[in-house]
Amino acid sequence: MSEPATLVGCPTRLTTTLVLRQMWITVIISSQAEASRHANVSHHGKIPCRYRTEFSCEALFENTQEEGCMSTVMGHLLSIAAWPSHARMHLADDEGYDIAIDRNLAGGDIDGGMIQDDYPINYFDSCFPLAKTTSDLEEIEACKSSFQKRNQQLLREFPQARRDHEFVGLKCIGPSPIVNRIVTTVCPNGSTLDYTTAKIKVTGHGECFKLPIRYFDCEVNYIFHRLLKKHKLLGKAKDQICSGKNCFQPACRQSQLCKDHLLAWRGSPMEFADYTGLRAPALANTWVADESVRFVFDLLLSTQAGNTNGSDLRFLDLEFNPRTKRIFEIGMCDAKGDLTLDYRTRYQPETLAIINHGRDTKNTYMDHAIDRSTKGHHCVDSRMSARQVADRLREQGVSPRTWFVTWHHTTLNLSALREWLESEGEFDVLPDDGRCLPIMHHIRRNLKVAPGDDGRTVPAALSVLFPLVMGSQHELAGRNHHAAVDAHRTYHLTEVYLMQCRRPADRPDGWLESLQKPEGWTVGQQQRQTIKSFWKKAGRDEQ
DNA sequence: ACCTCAGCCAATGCCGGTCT
DNA sequence: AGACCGGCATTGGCTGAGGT
Repeated sequence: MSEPATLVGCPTRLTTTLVLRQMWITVIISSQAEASRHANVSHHGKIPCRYRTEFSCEALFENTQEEGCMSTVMGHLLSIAAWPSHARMHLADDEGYDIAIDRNLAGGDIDGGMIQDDYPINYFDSCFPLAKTTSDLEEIEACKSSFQKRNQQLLREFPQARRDHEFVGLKCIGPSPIVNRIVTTVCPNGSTLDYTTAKIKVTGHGECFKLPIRYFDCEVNYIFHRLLKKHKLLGKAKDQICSGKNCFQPACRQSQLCKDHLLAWRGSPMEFADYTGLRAPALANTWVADESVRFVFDLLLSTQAGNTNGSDLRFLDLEFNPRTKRIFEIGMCDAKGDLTLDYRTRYQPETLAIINHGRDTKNTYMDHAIDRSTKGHHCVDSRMSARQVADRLREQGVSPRTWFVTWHHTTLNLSALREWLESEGEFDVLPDDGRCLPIMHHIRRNLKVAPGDDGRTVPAALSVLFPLVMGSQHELAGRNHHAAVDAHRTYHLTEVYLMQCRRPADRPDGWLESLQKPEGWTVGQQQRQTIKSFWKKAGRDEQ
């Protein structure tokens, strides 16, 4: 019989023969010396961690003492998914009590640590309005203290959470991103994660409480690191001097700029000009559409041909606060691109009071910002109540049978509008979410299929994609965050999508050029189209 | 008869992009 | 800021081919 060298470390299959059963029993009850002899053969003279198979732990030891494994696991070499489970095994065995760990981190079904009460998703936000993550250098300390206040409030309300998580003993994995499953910078303070050092994460409609993988300071530094990387501001040398003009101050943190220049930096807007080289590859292929999109295409063509009721299809966009679902502006157009709705909203005081209940100034900042932005638009009527909007929709024939297309990743636009109308007593005006097609992802999928030479693809942001496809001289290019304009641009891109799905031979000559140029626009006309023609078609003059 | 390995698939988690 | 989605990488389970 050969030496069962692989059985100790990798007992994956138990033989059914009596002989091998006896051999296994022999191995299991064998002395430590025998185990060491096996390890010497298979693991370069060292003993593998006994949880090697379960948690892919690659740690090796000189003897069977596993204290060293703890420090290896805590923040150095294992994958994020593996190390908490691994630590759990060690702690549970060594300390003799059962420990519950965040299911997300543990990667398995662990019953503890879960709070089953069914709370609505916004419940925690309304209870703990102070807890905001920030990348603002001046607000990091305030941010930390708001995390702690929020944790305390949560623990008072859910003592169960304290019992489940408090003594887990997990270590922070440090401020740097994980690279190839390896933590590249150890936490400078070696902090332990608990409810005084880390922000409790509440997920799944308040069903689950989790501990994050970084403590406060490392979390903030990690967010900051990601922002620097995103804006290409990461410094190369550790002790870099600010790269600002005539500035010799030391660079702040890991950036290229000193603190003053960082605070003054206002970001670089995403320019569609950066992507002009990707236009040709993006439009070179024939795009594909799934069943839901093809249905909308058929409806669009049928409505344009007059074979279907004109109210069967609408393109919708809102300016609204997704946190409160308060709507500030509604834009809608039909299958021929004619504007059918372009209103700012007027809420009943009772509805507004419900929305604003329990919200402080900081929490309503978003509302003020959107309100200020939409005030600059010239809508058909300055303000319309839910009743007036509902009446106008009914007059136009919009009903629960109407289909909607939005430039979004969910059906949130339609549901927010429907909920506002219903909250003010207007029922059976709009359909349920099943009749809404968020078309952005469908188009993005087609863009991803055709990367440029440098591997990049066109972003699906309306502010980039629209001028790229329709031309920067188009009357609607560059006019972002106006509901009526965005609804109309969604209509245009849906038309482009429809044509792109046809074989090149089946597309009319000059189809794209005709979409790019408004009626009456000539090739020789060099001046940029103004928004005036758009409002003129919409039935009013620009103000 | 068993082990190792590669390939496939589903589940999971991180990350970037997008919306308001 | 926060929610959500898709892309991508990783992981684990399963299966079959090939080697011992």
